[in-house]
Amino acid sequence: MSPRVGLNREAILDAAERLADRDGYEALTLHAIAAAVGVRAPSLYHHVRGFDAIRRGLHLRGLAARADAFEVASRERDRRSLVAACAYAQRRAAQERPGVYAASQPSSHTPDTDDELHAAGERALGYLVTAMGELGLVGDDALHAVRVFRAAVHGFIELESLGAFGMGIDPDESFARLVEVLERGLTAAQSHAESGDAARVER
Amino acid sequence: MSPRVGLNREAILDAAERLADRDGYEALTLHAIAAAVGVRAPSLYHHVRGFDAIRRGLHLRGLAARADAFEVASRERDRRSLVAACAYAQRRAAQERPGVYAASQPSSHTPDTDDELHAAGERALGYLVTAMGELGLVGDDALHAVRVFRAAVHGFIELESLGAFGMGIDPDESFARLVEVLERGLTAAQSHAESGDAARVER
DNA sequence: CACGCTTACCTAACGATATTAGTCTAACGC
DNA sequence: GCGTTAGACTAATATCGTTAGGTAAGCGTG
Repeated sequence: MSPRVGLNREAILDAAERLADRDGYEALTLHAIAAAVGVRAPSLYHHVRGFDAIRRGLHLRGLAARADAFEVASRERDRRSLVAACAYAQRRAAQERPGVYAASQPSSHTPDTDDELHAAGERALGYLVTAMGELGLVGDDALHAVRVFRAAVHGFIELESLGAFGMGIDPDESFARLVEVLERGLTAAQSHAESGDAARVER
Repeated sequence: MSPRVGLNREAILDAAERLADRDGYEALTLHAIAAAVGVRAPSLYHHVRGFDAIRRGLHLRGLAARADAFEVASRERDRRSLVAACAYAQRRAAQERPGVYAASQPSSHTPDTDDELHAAGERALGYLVTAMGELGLVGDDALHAVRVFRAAVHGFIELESLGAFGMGIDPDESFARLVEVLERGLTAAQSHAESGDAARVER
């Protein structure tokens, strides 16, 4: 069955996503991906530059998935604030596709200058900035608030998935409290907008 | 210079900490540690069970360091709330010893049943529960609040260290906002303490 | 229809990784 | 002073990612 298996970059990334979701993004390996698509590891290099390129592909897909989740959450939110809708959407996405979510975070292999990656992240960020606007936050206030949101939601997802929370009390309830803390804490946060400039360029 | 270098477990962990702080916890390697203590990699096995044991040792030290940081922060806090003092203490510890901080988080190699590890984590947790008490949170409310705190503070530290924030606005200011969001958001959080039981056992 | 070229697979091999086995020597206890 | 042994070494294995080189299928062109 050797030659002409009909492989391509998309199929490789699909398999990598499936493996990452099943066995964990950390455990992802070139050999495993190759085996999943019915080929030997070196053959993947005809379609992909290397393991880093696969990681980058998954990173891109993960960012796009988060932006998509924010987009439908912002459109279909019922009653809830945009902030709450986005928070729940991000956690749901992480639960449904843990490997893709893990890949969506930068890591030590991620270069800091990658325009495509940056753009994908920026798209997701846009929905968060809009959500902050609903709370009355604009300019730098909104950008600080987005950082607070990202830190809290990502931190929760990560600690939960690492089993750092232990058992005993309901994590869903904890997350609900986190969302309320964000809403309440961010809403009143105009106190020290000591700078009047509307918005600097970076998130 | 071969035999009798005067090696022991503590010296190995010290070197591992130094390397993790300098090059990143992810980049830590047995060979690097061995070279740092002036020995070949297999020789480390006479003092340590293996790489996992080194990771566990660093994990333990990282948890102890955080508990220590919480302890002095709680004792020396001036004006600030205990919550704010602990938050700033954790971030400072992470900035001063990034490798030790990274090791303090559980990872895929961390077994979920390790009494010593659990006890070390519990000590740090104690200070946070006390801090929540200052905000009027007890029982399950305090435990949920501790999760919110850990998620937000750890999430911020991680995103910042990964360079996920980009430049443009001051991260110190963002962290100050995060602390205020925690204080404000958690203080009013008695709304739905629908359960009256004081405290279940798990964090 | 045949020939050749490109493409996509393969095996072999390399350097790094953690780890195990086996050797050798120096230092400590009697 | 001498034997035992702890503590170092080299050699070797399995699993990583990666590169080089070989082989054959399928397509295009004469």
